Amino acid sequence: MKSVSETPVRVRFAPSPTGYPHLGNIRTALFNWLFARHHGGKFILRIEDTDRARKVEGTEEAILDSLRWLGLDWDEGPYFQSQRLAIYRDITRGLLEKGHVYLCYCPPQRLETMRREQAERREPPKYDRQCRHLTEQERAQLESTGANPVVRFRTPVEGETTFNDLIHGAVTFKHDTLDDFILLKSDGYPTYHLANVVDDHLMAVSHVLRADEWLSSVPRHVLLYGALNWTPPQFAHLPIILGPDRARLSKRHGATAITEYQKQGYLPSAMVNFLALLGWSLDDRTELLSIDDLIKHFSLQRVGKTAAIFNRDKLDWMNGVYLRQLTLDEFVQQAIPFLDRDLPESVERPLDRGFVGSVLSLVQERARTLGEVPELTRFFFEGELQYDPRLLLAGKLEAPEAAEAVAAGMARLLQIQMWDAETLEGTLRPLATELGISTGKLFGLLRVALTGRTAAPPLFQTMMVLGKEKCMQRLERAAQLLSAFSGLEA
RNA sequence: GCCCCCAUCGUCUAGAGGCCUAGGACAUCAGCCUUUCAAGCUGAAGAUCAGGGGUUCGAAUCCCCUUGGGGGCACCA
Repeated sequence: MKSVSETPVRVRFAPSPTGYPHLGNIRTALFNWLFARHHGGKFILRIEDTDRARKVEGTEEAILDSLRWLGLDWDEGPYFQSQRLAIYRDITRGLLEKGHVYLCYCPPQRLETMRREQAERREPPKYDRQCRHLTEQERAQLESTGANPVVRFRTPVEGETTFNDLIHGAVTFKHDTLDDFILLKSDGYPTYHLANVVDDHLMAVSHVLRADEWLSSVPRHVLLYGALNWTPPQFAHLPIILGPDRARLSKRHGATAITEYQKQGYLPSAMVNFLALLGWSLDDRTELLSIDDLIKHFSLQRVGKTAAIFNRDKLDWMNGVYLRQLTLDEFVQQAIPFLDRDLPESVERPLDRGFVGSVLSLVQERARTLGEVPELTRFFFEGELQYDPRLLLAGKLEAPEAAEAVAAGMARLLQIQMWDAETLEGTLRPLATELGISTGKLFGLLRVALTGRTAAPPLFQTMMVLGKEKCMQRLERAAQLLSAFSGLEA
């Protein structure tokens, strides 16, 4: 399982705090983490906070929370690029001395105009290199105006750059399709290209696993590595994850922040399993894999090239599978915060753990997310039920007939000593025969009376958990509702 | 507009020239089980492997073109 390569495996997850991490971001983190763990290497966390304007408050914490939630622990970091400005500046100075970069004084307005004109002429938008050939005099002149220059890379005009991507194979870009990109902004902060290359090198990153959208900036990075006389890491560009509309994942897709899934009651284990299968597969049949399985089997060779659409239905199914695999104790543990949060306010807190356990044992195999649990179990906790009385006749019984059945049931139930599922069934099943209605109809009627709905856990177990008192109250209430019906019809 | 990437059931995917009359999973439909709902089991439907040319005795698999989709081309990452 261990890699035999000379250099130790060191990978990083390098998000920017400009938005809340979504499925795609986290899938990238997961693949990096799995790769590191599989090879016994290091997983480094680096926050790329070099854009002061776009920084969004709270996103750094969200990134850490998301990783922690899924158990993607990091071995180093988080490093913050905003704290490493001196490093980028020093390196830029060295590049300047060697003539690999130059100072550019073009004001943003000029660049904008230039790009607009290029668009009109249907030319690719590229910096026209005006400052690349400045004479000493011109430079001094511009310098004296007090303008803060940016630093641009002197991209070779001719030739091409080819690199080998671990997933895509050889990829070639001609240099004349590139322009002189900016390394250092006028505010002294580095751009992604500079900071990324410098840090990956300084942090001895061996493999860069990141989303496909970066593929086209690799030639710039390779050129930079060359200018710095550094050996580039290995690159692997992962397929991106698309929304249901085939567009890139974005805010428009609703629950995009990964923490939303946590709030909706998905388990980290299910999330990890699901995410791992978005772009990676073990074979032609395995769907369910534990974290250990994933670490054991993960390999870049089995990462696909095609963008994947995130399929919520399958996530729901998988989460249900993981929910059912929990012991009852674990399920209770996981579900309680959701009950606390979403059960009606009228339900008294704190919830009785023993009672919650009995309730949850009846819905564990019925829930696909923990978020559904409160709604699934609400009637166990509530006092008087609110429901449409017509549901009582959903079994196609006439109102008088139904009223009679409920009354007979109550009379019978009053007499029994034990209140367990077996006794209840033994009491009520014969009653159906005596009343001359099918068990289905009788049980359906009682189900509505006791739960307020037509779909609920098995009747006798439900009654047992509900307890005799509550059951009798609800039957009484149903009887009243039914008599009101009969009155109407009369 | 230019550059790059990608292309197997609705969706996630298996497939690295003959094992493919293209396999699995989710979703869908039907049956079984059954007091309802789930779960479970069984089965069905669903892909002319984007289209067209090659290469080869043989192509989903290799090459080319077309089409489609995606990404990039910022003092954003």
